[in-house]
Amino acid sequence: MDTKQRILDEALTLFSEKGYANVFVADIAKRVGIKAPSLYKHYKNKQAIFDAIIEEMNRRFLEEAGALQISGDDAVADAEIYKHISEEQLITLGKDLFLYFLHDDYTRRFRKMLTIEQFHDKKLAAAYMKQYVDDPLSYQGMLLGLMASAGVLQTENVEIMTLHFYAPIYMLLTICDREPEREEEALKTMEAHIRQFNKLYARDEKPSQDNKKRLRRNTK
Amino acid sequence: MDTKQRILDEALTLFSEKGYANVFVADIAKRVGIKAPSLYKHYKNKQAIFDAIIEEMNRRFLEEAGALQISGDDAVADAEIYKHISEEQLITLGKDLFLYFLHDDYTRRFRKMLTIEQFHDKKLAAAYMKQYVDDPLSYQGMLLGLMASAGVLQTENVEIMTLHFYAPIYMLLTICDREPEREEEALKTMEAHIRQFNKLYARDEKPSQDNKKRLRRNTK
DNA sequence: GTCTATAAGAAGATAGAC
DNA sequence: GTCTATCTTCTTATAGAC
Repeated sequence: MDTKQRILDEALTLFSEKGYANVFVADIAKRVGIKAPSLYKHYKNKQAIFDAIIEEMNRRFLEEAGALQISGDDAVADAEIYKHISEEQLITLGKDLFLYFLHDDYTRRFRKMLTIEQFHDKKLAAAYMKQYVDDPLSYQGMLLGLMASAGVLQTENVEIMTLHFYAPIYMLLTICDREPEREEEALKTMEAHIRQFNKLYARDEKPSQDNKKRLRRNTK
Repeated sequence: MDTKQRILDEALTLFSEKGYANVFVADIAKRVGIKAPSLYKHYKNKQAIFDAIIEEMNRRFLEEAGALQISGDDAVADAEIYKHISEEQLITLGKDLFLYFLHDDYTRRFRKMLTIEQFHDKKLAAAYMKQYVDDPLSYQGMLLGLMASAGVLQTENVEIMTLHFYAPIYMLLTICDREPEREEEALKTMEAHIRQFNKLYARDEKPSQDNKKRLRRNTK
């Protein structure tokens, strides 16, 4: 990796651990293996390093969203798959999302940095919201919506069902960001959560009154 | 309010908006209406102000927990109440908790400050977790557990049911902390969430297979 | 591109008058 | 307890040699 990129990488690590103001240009330089003044040959000043990190983050987030959208479109095309999704697959879906968010090195450091810096700049708060709240809700809402259409899940309100699926995952994620030693416990809770979610929303063999209503409506 | 307390108050406001490192002693002094050097007659240094805030926070949190514990004990004594709790009361319970967390001036500023500073100090992360994750889960777990015992709600796993109740509230809270203009939307979502929660967990008139099992177990 | 030396300025903290 | 003046330290950033 070239020096210019290594500066971003080390700066991101430090910013995500201590916050922008508590990281000195000399700290970044030291980790890169150069002296502070050398760093100014690569970036105009400290703020420019931060800005470059945010730019890279936005680029990566966009790429990711694009990738999700594509598999999203595939999902629509292959809606058949979702008619027969099993509880185990639903658990895998949740766990994969969770572990990706938790362990992907970039996404983890970006998230921590955004968490620390969010109140300094409205744009950073917005970026956090989009990446960890609105986009996941929208993407998973689409998946769960497909399952509902396919009759695997049943609900009168896909939005709330999606909230019930994702909010516990989000909460467990913020727990692990703060106390990584609780990860194992969190994964177990996550699995229990999804099993329960599946039980609550899966189509009953014996439909209750509400379910009957819904089934009648669906057959129109 | 005396100067010593006003310093804490103004410092908390600033720390919660900009973070410790971005607030200068002169900023705090200015808001109090004195000059920076005068401030050193009240506190040894900047860190001492921060420490005093954390101390006050811990004191208030303990008081609160004590108060909750007392009403908790009352709740156990008056478990009868929870046998006949209505959906509207459940919504009120959730909304009240949410609006208290969101609007109580101290709790809001403490939470924002903890959010910003949590990665600087493990103790702050722990304080956040206790106040906004573990304690609410434990307190609400007790309430919902009572309702389950009373037969108003039914579940095989009170812990996960509590997660399903609280995680959406927690998520909506973090949304409103970052984007206060979404509060109205969040309150509507919250109400829909609790209605759905109630539908999912309320005892059916016609129990499903699982419910029959549970009812048999309960009559032992 | 990297270094040493150093300027420039910001922020925390103290001294001492009132 | 509050002020003005000032010290000290730390940090960013630049100058200029190699």
